[in-house]
Amino acid sequence: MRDPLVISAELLVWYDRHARVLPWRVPPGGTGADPYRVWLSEVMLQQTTVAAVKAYFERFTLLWPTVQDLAGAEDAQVMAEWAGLGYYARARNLLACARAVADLGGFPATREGLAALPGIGPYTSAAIAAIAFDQPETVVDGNVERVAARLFAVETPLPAAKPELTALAARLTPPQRPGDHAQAMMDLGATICTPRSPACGICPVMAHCEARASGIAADLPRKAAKKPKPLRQGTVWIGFDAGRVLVETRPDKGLLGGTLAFPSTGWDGSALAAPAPADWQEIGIVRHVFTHFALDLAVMQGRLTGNAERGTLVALDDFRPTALPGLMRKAWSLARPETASPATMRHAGKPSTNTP
DNA sequence: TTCCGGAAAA
DNA sequence: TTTTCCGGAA
Repeated sequence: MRDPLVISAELLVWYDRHARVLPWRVPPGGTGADPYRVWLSEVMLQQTTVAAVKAYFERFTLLWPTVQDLAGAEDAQVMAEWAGLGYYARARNLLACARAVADLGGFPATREGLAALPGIGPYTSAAIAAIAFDQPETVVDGNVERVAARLFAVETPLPAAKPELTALAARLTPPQRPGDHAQAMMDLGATICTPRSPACGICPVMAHCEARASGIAADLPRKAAKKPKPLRQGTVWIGFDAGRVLVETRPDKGLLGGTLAFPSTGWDGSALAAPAPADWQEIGIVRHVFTHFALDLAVMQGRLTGNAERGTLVALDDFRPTALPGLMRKAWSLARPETASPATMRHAGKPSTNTP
């Protein structure tokens, strides 16, 4: 690396003109970014695109303008508002973190202090420290890894290359405007130094890029071979009873932890029984892909003929499919509440209420 | 269909 | 250190 300060200076000149305008951002050169908004946006942006986050960010900040407001929210409402964003452990950690920050009287202003909070790891702690508190921390996300791998032609495959890329990115971090530098690196990666077909011709630091000089920019960063995903199967039951539908809240730990769901089997063929007696009929199969496996889920629909052993019946008028994670929304899209077998098919004398 | 992307638990 | 956690875009 010839002169890191020249590279960062040229990057900041570009950022001053081309910074993305985002709801949680202060313009280039600005100060006073709200740590709450920076934190909330960064947690939402973990493993999630800017486009997907925008609407959720607006909704959360409308409902809960301050971290104290969020700390006082009901768990179920936060989970319902997060539904559809994925990686639901983030939502549970978000609430735990808000309550910890409220107890502390505000956000810690250092990377170390921030990293001690739930859901805040190396990336998010550095990002909040740099962007909200102007600390000279190095922020390394997927964009920064890619930019550094190309600028310095790092051939080591990820994730083994991570420490090397972090060290190179640290040398690039300037003592002045570290927050803008971090956001400039990420904007460069998101808009120009993209994973496929990078726009090297308009890159503000192309003169310094070793990968471009060797013609291998689009091939970096290299990645370790990924292992194939197994296909698993399971069954989900959507039960109706007198204008109500049977749902449950999944256990906090594990897949889709803490989300609203229809009762289902485990995902490895574990032979769990139906949650209630009913005239179950298969109405289709939905396929859903998780990080490390794909799932074919058989969807059963039926009208209850007895008490449910799992779940709670909620009125269809109060049932909001948007509170479901993607997998359960797919299953729900197959259901036909109005054509579920009519009440006249039910056993006479069976109670229509039940308590789990 | 493949690729992309942070934190926590194991 | 490896594995477990989703949904959107290319």
